[in-house]
Amino acid sequence: MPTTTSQFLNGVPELLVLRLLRDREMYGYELVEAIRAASNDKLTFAEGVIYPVLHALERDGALSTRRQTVNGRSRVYYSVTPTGKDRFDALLAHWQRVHSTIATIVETPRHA
Amino acid sequence: MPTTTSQFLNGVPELLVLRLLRDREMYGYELVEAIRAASNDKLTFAEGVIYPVLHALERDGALSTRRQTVNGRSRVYYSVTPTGKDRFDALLAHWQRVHSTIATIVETPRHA
DNA sequence: CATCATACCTAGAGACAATAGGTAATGAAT
DNA sequence: ATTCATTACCTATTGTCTCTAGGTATGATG
Repeated sequence: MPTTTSQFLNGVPELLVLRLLRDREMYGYELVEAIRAASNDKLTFAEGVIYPVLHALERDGALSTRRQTVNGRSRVYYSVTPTGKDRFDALLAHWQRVHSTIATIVETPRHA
Repeated sequence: MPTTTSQFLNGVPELLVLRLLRDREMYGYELVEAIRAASNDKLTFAEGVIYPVLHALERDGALSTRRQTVNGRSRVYYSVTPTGKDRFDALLAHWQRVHSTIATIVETPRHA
């Protein structure tokens, strides 16, 4: 039985994919560049990371697809379904809870 | 060649271990309880997670050990070395950079 | 005397991400 | 013409961690 998101982190590629696609549909290759750009090159997820995430999210009904050929090159556009929106909200809430817990521990001086 | 910390997260058990030991030396079993307590039961890392982390950090020179027997039970006390302090600083900085990058992306509305 | 709490430990599985490929078309450069 | 870079898709394998599930042993409690 899968644990979904280990105990806390991981699922960051998924979080970013859902976040960016929430604003507008994109195709995989575009997303890879978009994440790099949105993070000012601080985060780079190669295609080998992003494509499997897209496929998994589509399989789970979080994303829907639309195929289009542009300049002889075929693109697969992904957009977020209602299920996907819920999934994003849950992921984000989880991420924020975990982060604040860790931040508190790290910043709190211990007794004695 | 090992990547140390994937690209961003993971290494949270390590981060917390170093953080708590920075304040005072502790033995493994104690640490497990301390993390649970410090997080108000929101985070639990079982012994099977913590012990391997301790061993790896010791192997890397980030922790030093001291053995002591109390009430017939033998304890291994860990404390942070200068190397360990550096490692914690680096881990924390990395964690914070990544988090702020992700937070920015998540919170930033995209153009059109 | 059995059970629980303390205290140590490791092996194996499972979940990701990361690397390293591979296909194919277009367009620019030589 | 042909090579190379870019666009655009894809998957299989590896690697790194976390997690579960055990196992040992002592001391305290009922």
